[in-house]
Amino acid sequence: MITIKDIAARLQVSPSTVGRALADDARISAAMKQKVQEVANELGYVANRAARMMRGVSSNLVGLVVPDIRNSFYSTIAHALSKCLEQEGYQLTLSETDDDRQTELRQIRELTSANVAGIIIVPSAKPHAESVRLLGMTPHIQLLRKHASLGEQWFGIDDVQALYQPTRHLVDLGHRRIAYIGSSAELPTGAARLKGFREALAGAGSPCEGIEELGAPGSSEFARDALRRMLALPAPPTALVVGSVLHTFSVLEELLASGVSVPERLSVAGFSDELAFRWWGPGLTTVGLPVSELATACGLWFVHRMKQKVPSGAPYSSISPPTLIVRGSTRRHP
Amino acid sequence: MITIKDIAARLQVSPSTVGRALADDARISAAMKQKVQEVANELGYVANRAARMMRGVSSNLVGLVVPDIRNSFYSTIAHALSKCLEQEGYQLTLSETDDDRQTELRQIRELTSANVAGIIIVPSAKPHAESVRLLGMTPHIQLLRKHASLGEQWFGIDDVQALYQPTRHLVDLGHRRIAYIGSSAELPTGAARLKGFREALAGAGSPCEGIEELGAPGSSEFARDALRRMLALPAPPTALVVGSVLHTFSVLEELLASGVSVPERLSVAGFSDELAFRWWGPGLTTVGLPVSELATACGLWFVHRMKQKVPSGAPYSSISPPTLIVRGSTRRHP
DNA sequence: GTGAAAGCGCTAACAG
DNA sequence: CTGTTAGCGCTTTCAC
Repeated sequence: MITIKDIAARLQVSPSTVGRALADDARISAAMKQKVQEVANELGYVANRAARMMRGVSSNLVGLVVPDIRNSFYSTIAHALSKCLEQEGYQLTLSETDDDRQTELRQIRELTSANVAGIIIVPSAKPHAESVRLLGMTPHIQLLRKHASLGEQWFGIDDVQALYQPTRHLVDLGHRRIAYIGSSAELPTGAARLKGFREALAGAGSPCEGIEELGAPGSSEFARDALRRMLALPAPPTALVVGSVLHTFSVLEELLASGVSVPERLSVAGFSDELAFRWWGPGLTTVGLPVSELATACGLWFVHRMKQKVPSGAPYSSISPPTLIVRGSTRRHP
Repeated sequence: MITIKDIAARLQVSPSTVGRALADDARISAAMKQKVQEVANELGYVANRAARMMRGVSSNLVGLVVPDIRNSFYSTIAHALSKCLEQEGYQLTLSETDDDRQTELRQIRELTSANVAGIIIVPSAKPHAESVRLLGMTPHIQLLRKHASLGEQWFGIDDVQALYQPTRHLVDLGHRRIAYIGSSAELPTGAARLKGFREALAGAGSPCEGIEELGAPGSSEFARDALRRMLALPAPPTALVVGSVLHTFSVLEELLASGVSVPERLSVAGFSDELAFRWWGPGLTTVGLPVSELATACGLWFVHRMKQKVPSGAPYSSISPPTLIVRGSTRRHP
C-alpha cells in the first residue's frame, strides 16, 4: 500500500508537505503541489480512508434508511440517490427497518458508529428516543415521512393532496358512500392522507359517508380483509380510495379474486403509479407521485449541505405535488 | 466519544485488558469480561471502526453491485442480503452499474478503497481487466451472472432450464413457429437462455422454426420494436417466449398497445414471476425464479466464508431451478 | 514554504 | 491472567 510517506521519500520532502499538497493547502507552492500530484498518480496512491476518518473527517458513506427496499417507492429513491451521490464521491449504504423502531435504532447506531457523512431516512411511526439523539449528532434529512422530533429538514410529497384529489374526483363523479383503506394514522403520512380523504368528503355539496379502515402497510392481509368487510356491509360503498402502494396491490388482488366488477359495482382509485396499474382490469385511476424527482432533489440538497459544511442545517422543507391519473376504474355513480 | 480508555480508567485496568475482554480473548477471566461488558453498556461504548480498520481488520461493509436496483430482481436480492448480513453485523452498501463496465470499475474501485469485507456482484457483460484485478484482491461472489474471469464462487439460476421449460411447453402445445425476445448473448445469462430456447426447439418431434431477437435489457424500446417486426413478418410466429424481466414488461405493454389478442393470435410466455403478471390479460404463463432464496443462500455462504477466514475461497457454485407457471396466455396451437 | 512531532483509538507483540 | 509499548496513516499544531 502506497502512503504519503512513500511519496515524501520519493520527493525528498516531509510527509506533512505531501499531506498538505494533497489537501490543496494554501501554504504549499503550486510547483510542489504539481510534483506531488504527479508522483501520487504515478505510484497509484490511494488515501487510506480509515486513517483519515480517525482524524475526525467523516467518511464518504451516506446511510439510506427505508422500511423495505422491495417497495418500488424506496427502490426508486435508492436509485435516484445513488446516482446523485455517486457523482459527488459518496457511497450509499442501505438499511432496512421493516417499520420497526428497534430495528431502526440498531441501524442508526450502526451508521453513526461507522461515522457516516449523513443519513437520509424514511422514519418509522415513532422513532426511539435514542434514535432521535443519535440523529441529532449526524447530518440527516427526512424523506417522505416527517417527524417533528427529527428536525426540520424534509423532502416529501403533499400527502393531503395525494388523497384529496382522487377522493374529490370520486365525489365529483357523484359518489356519496366512499371507502378508504389506508395506512395507520400513526404514521405522519397516514394521518395526512386520511385528512385529505376527509377534507374531500367534507367539501362535497351534499352529505357524504366515509367508511375508513386503517392498518399497517406491512401486512398484506389487512387490506384484503378490510375490503371484504366493506363489501359485506348492509350498505356497501360505491367507491374506494386506497392510501398506500402496498395496500393498492392487495386491494387489486382481492378485487380480482372475489370477482367484483370494476367500475360497475365499485369505482376504485389507487395510490402511486406502478407500471402494472395500467394493466389491471380497465386500468386503475390513481395518483402519480414524483418520487424519483423528489429523491434527486433530496440528494442534490444533501450534497449542497455537505459542501457548505453547515452541519446542523437550517430548517428546509420541500413538498412535491401529486397528479391525478384517470383511467377506467372510476366512473360516474348512476 | 467513549473509548476503551474510559472503560479502563473506570475499572482501574489497562486499555489492552479492556480491548481483549471486548474481543472475547481466551486469556481474559470470565469475571473481567463480565465487568467490562457491564461498564461498556453503561457508558454506551461503541467501537471506533476507523481505528479498528486501521489496524488491518477489514470493515463490516459488504458491497452489493447490481445493474439497477429498480429492477425487482435486484431489489429482492438487496432485501434478502441485507436481512442476512445485518444479523451478522455486516452493513450493505449499494452500487449500481447500469450494465456499464466503466461505471462498474469505478464502483469496484470505490469499494476496494473503502476496504470492504467483500463484494457480491452481478457482473456486467465484459468486466474491465482492472475490475477483475481488484476483485481478485477482495473476497467476492458472483450472483446470477457468472464470468469465468471473476472466479468460481457463484450463485445463480439454471438459465438454460428457465427458457427450456416455457419453450418446451409451447412446443408441446403444438407450436412450430416460435419467437424469442431475450437479452444479449454477450451476457452469460443471455447466452444460456438462448441455448435453452434452441434446445427445446431442437427437441421437438417435427421441425420447428425459431425467430430470435436479442437486445440489451436496458433499452425498453428494443423489445417493443422487435415484437412489431415479428408480427409484421409474412409468416408471423404463433408463440413468443421472452428471456428477461424488463423485456417481458415491454412486450406486455406493446401487446396491449397494439391490441394483439393473446392467446388467440399469439401464445406468450414471460420471464420471472412479477405480481402484475397475474393480472395481465388472461394471466401470463411464465417461469418462477427463486430469487429471494438464492440471495439468502448467497448471503449465508458469504457469512460462512468470512467466519472461516478462507479469503480466496474454493470454487463453489449453486444453481437454483426455475418453475414453469402456466396461466392463460398460452394455449394449444390449432 | 516546509519540517518535526504529537496524537486519533485500537490491536498485537512482548513482557511479566 | 494482565500491563507496557509500539505503531497503523493521516492531520494538525508548533517550530523554523
